[in-house]
Amino acid sequence: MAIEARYPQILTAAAQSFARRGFHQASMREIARAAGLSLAGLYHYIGGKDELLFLVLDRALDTLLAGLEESLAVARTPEGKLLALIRTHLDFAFHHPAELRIINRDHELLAEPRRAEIAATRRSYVERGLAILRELDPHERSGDDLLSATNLLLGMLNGIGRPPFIRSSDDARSLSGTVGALFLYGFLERSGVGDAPAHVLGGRYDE
Amino acid sequence: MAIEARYPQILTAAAQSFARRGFHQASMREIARAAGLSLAGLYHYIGGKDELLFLVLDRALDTLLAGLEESLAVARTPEGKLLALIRTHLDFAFHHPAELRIINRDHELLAEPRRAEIAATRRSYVERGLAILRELDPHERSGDDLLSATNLLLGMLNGIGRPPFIRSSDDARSLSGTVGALFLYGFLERSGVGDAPAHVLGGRYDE
DNA sequence: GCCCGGACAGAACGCGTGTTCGGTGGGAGG
DNA sequence: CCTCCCACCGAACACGCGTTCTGTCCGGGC
Repeated sequence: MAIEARYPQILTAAAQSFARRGFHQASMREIARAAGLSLAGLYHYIGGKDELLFLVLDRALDTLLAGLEESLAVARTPEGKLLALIRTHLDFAFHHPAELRIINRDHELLAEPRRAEIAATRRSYVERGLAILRELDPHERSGDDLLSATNLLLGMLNGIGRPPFIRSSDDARSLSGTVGALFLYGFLERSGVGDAPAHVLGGRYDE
Repeated sequence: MAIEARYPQILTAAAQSFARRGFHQASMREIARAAGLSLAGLYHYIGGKDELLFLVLDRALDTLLAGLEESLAVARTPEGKLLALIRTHLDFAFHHPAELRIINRDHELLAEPRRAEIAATRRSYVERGLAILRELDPHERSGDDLLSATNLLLGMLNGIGRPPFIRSSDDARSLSGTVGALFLYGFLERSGVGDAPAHVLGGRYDE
């Protein structure tokens, strides 16, 4: 085994365990076994369970952000950028389901200095989405409204970006179109709550 | 203390602990203390930690579903029903944030017979949403597509239905309008991926 | 040939956990 | 006044956990 070549398999094994059993229920012994090491051998490479979670999250977010930058680099229109984000996210959901699960569920289990660092990286991902929506926005929405919209979009992606909705790369691609169309129409067309047509959105829903 | 009156405070204490620390990290001792009982005293009322999680989930889902039925009962149009679902969900998110968190994060930690029961209840909630969307759908979408759309909608709601997005009942109300408008426009207007206007959603995003 | 450091492994430690067991007090029924 | 039962508690048990200590092996520099 080449030097340092253990890290990828350790992080992969950890990601699988964390995703399947949850961070606190996953055991170091199980991760060590899956990585082909003894328990003490695992501790030769990492400082502790907390650091292991950090490394998994850090690598996953790096991959996600790198993928986004790459997609964004070739996108020319604001609409293209939005679709690039959606595709990147759904692609990541398909190729790294365990990592996405950990990002969404376990990121706040980290102890404090590391938690803040991951939160910052995570935030930069949201900011990227927010910037795209700002470019796209025909209504000059406030920053708060745009942040809400960004979380609406990311919520959609996380709501659908997991089994059994994505079973293939093609699913990810076609779902990207569906999500992009659905979100974009709503985002571009609506002019605000109060201005929505009454038959669609009266203040009361018992009409 | 009146007979049986301990249950509400036990379930509330458990919900708070589960939500804040996660199911496995929350301890029976902490829950007992928060409920004003000793550890053994807590076990006088419930059979174990697993049952406690089940009771919390069961009560929360009952509340959520009951609220939905109540809102749906006075809604007359399909659009009104959709908005009723959105409002109910966001209202629940505001009034019972701990319970919603547990529903979304910890429902799969249950052991098997109970897990299936909760999953069924949960599914009936999704089915409710799916039925509403079917009524609303102008495109005769397939069941799979409608299920995807339902999860898109619920994903949005869960993406935004948590701090810091909902800080008041009014926030929940106005966000309902925003979400309703955004989703409805997208859902009603788009006719399908392939049919979307090219300037919005070309098959490629590098145009 | 020697040794030295890095890559591991076996076994143990201490701790927190869910759960249980044997009690105890006090109010209701006779 | 006695008894029974129900709500409840203190203390303990067994277990799994993260972590660490003490090695052992082995390939490469001198």
